[in-house]
Amino acid sequence: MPVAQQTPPPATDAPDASVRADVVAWFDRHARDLPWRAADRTAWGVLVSEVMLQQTPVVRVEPAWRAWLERWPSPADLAAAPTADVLRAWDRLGYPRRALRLQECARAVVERHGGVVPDDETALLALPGVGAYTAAAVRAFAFGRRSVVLDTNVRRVLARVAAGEALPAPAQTAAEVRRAAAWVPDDDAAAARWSAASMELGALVCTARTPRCAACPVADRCRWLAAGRPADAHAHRRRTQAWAGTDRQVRGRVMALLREALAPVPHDALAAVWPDAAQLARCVDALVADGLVTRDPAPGEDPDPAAATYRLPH
DNA sequence: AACCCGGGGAA
DNA sequence: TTCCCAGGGTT
Repeated sequence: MPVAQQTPPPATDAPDASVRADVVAWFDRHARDLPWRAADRTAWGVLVSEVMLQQTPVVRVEPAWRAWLERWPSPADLAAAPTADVLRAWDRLGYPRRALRLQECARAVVERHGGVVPDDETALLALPGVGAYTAAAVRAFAFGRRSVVLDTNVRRVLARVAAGEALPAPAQTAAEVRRAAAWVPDDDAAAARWSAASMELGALVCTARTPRCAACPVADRCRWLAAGRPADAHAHRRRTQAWAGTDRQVRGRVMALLREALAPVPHDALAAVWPDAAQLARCVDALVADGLVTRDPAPGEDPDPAAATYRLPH
């Protein structure tokens, strides 16, 4: 595996066709055999995978995705499901609002597009839970169309290979999007392959913590490696998200309790999952406002909170 | 632009 | 313990 520099890296972050070709060739040999990449995949299956993968690692998504698609193969199937079933099937993938939006998305696909996932960028972006990344990913991976797929992996690969930086900026910049767009080939099929390949390289080789440069097909043309792998320039601006004691932990415990509850849960029983009554009440109210929890009677109908029960929405 | 939103596994 | 993960929506 060549690590030493053989040819001078480009002076700019302009696209390098030889890098693209070698990354794609590497992908052809090393791509993971993921179910949403199978020949018999559906556009809906791809969309479901992208929503699940928005903030959950591949290894945890794969079994959940298989079970999900077996249970609800089409948008119409998910659209017709009880929301409580959807939230229980989402289980511990995290960020359960994604599950809610995925069902809203399924209903929008049924109502707006006759149950068929659209391939139009504007139509995709209008779907609940679908942002710039997911719309681009569905266009590329489900329909083989050219789009600028810019996720955390592609951002890191381009930051290193093209810009010589250890990691991309904490927040995506407009300049980064322009650079990524310049790297995407004009041809639809070639563009889709580059998107999948650059993402996979970031996931398997050009990883955040301990990159495997010795296994990288373009190590000899990487500006970051050529510069001696300088440290992350924006390290001082990154702050880690706290977890213990946060509302996110409280919300997770409430949702876990309600997923397993066989009957509506009285407020007193809910209190067992968190000692701070004020924080718990605030989080439960937020979950109700988010549509993840249903309060009976509905908020405002009965001012006595001690009489209320909580459950997953139907 | 900043902030909020879960959960698990690897380093 | 800390860090990372195929982001999106709201303010």
